[in-house]
Amino acid sequence: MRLTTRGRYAVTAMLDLALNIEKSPVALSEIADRQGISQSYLEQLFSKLRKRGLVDGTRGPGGGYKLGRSAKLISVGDVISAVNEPVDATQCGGQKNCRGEHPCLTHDLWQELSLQIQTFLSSVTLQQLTDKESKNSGAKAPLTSLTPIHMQVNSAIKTSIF
Amino acid sequence: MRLTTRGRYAVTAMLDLALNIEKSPVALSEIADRQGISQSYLEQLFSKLRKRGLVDGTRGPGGGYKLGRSAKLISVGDVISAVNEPVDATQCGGQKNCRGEHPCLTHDLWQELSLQIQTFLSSVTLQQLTDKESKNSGAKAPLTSLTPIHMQVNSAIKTSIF
DNA sequence: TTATAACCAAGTATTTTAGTCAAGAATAGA
DNA sequence: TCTATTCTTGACTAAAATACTTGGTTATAA
Repeated sequence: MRLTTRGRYAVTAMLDLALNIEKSPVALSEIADRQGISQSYLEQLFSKLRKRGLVDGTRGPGGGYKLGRSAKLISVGDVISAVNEPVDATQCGGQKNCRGEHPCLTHDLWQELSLQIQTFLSSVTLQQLTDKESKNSGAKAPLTSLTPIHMQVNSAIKTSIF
Repeated sequence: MRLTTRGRYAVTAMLDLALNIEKSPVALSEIADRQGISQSYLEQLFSKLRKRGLVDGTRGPGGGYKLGRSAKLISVGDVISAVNEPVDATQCGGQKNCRGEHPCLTHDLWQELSLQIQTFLSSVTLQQLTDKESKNSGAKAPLTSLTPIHMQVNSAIKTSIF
């Protein structure tokens, strides 16, 4: 699981799509304009998103992109992993040249952590993010207002997993 | 919050340090050897880790690095953010050129998500990872055996936050 | 038929990553 | 004191990923 500005672009664009669901399909030029991302770069990202079935494109005038399935069923993890090449993680493939004591062990630990991050990102959907927005749009409360709850639950994870 | 192989190197090296706590300080050459990372590259990473107080270095023969504080008090988030440059995230700094409808909104949503990831990574300590190892070292159970529990808790987050 | 917009492929500039090289400073042990 | 060891620092380079450009082609609504 890699996490760079590339993934941010993809998630941002998908959120833009989810927020403009009523006027779908949405043209890439609009997204590029709104989010300040190069259109051709977006095209490349959307090519990968399309191959994963995360978006559907319709050509011609009035065409554009819409979500491939309900925002409820698209996770942030889906989007991020769609635009990133898979990474191999360990340099020793299986468990070949591990003569030392803790070499491959640390790799396993990293892999475990990586899996946890992946699981976490797969548990957050686009719908949840946009819902949170509409909840706060009336009130002036910051988006981060729910964070304390999150931290509570997170510490629950902490004690129950380890 | 960025997550690349650079962060993996740093976390891996810190785990190596935590696992070899009994023979500390540990020389960089050993870590480089065990983990298959260039020593000079590790030197650069450890320079940043040292500036954050995550490691202490002692020179001379028999010298090396040891954890700057208890493994209980060092989170994966600490390590990863130490070796990465902070990223600005939005292209419109404050909220200047946001004339469209949902432009900065998506940025806020991303920032919120980013915060959640950060919080998650800050809730996992080196100690927890190494503890998990020693628990499983006797039995042949894979490290991922606890994942289902994690997923359960994660879905608990899902329903309670959103 | 024409304008629109998805699709596609190749190439380029920039940035980041990963690594090398070379030197210096502290220190344990001979 | 001398020496080997190891951290510490800086500059420089190669490779990879990222972000973007250019120039097309296809499909389709009007």
